[in-house]
Amino acid sequence: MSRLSFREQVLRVREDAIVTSVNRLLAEKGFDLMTVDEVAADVGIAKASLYKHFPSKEALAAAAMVRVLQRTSAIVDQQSAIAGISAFERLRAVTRWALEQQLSGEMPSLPSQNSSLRAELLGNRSYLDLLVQVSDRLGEWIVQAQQDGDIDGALPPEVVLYTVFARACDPVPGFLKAGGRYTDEQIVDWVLGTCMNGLRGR
Amino acid sequence: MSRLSFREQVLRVREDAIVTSVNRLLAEKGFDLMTVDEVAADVGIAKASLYKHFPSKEALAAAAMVRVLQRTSAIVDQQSAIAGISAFERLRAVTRWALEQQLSGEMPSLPSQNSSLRAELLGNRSYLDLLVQVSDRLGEWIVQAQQDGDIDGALPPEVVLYTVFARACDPVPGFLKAGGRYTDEQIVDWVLGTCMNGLRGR
DNA sequence: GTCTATAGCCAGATAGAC
DNA sequence: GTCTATCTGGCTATAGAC
Repeated sequence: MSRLSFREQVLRVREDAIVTSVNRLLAEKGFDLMTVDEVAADVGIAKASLYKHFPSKEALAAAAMVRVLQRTSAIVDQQSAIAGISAFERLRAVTRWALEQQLSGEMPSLPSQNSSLRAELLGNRSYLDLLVQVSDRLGEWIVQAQQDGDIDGALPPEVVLYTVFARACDPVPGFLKAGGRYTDEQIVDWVLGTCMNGLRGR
Repeated sequence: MSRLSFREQVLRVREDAIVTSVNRLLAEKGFDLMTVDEVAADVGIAKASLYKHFPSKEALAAAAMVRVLQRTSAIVDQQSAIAGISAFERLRAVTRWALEQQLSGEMPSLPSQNSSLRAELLGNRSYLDLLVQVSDRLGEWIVQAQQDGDIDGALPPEVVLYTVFARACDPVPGFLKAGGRYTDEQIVDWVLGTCMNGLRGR
């Protein structure tokens, strides 16, 4: 790890605070309804200062996605390090984490239709590398789980991967939470259960 | 059925064309990225004329949602009329229809966070009545399917209902279709299968 | 009811002093 | 790098002639 000058450390901390705000606002309101003014106000700096750190609203969103993927990658590492559990159980654990993140308002979700946003993400090396890395590692677990008979072997691994990814932006947990009748733990258990059971064959 | 004057018929046809355009654009780009100018251009009339029919962009979206619910209600009727099939099979058929609608670009999806849109929908009697009607009828099937042992009895019916509704805006079919490697029928079968299997107990 | 033209507003982005 | 003040474009909605 390289030494950073004091100035660089301050910069890091500030940008980290910005990404934290963006992350929360993206989870709360989504990309289109989030305004750069709000982000600036939330961080406590002027909008023009924000633009010294990130060149566009899209870049802010991309930074938030990169951080989420970094955290996801860390969770994947963590599950890989646990001995004596099946690939299916590892996959379940990562999916559970994603659902918990979403319920606690820390999972940003972006509209897949926005083209300027797509362009930004497709031009972001860090984002693409992390996405491929996480996808590959989850893909290995999926194939293994199919060999173990825990996931329906007739499903293309791609379908399983997307199904798991989609839990991170599933509207069901949010609706159930809004109803106020169930605990977060119940919600996670039900949604996770229906998801993972659906992947097993019959 | 009441006789309509010629003028009223022309009005109906025009408004129907408007709703058709809105429906397609909502499915394609979502509410925030859809502009009223686009809708007017797509219908082939001036924007000001559009505002003579519908008082706001939100009202346009609400009209599209009302039509979708009317069609859903018709599908529910149709399934109710079929003799000799289980409640679970009826529920599966309606869910399949929703997935097919989505894949063919005819299922509008609205952001649940937009507050002005929420207000419009909550103030729309037709929308609310249809939503309750459809929910109640699906709810009966769900309870029946649980009694039949086809759906896990430990799941609150509300969870099952939301899970089924959520398939109408699931991003997975769109991603698989964008990949271009599978037919629409395969995609529907896989997504429907993982969804319905997930609702069964173990 | 349809059009052209425009008002009014809001949000993303920037200029320029410090 | 931070600020205040401002520019700019695009979008919803409306005025007013026909």
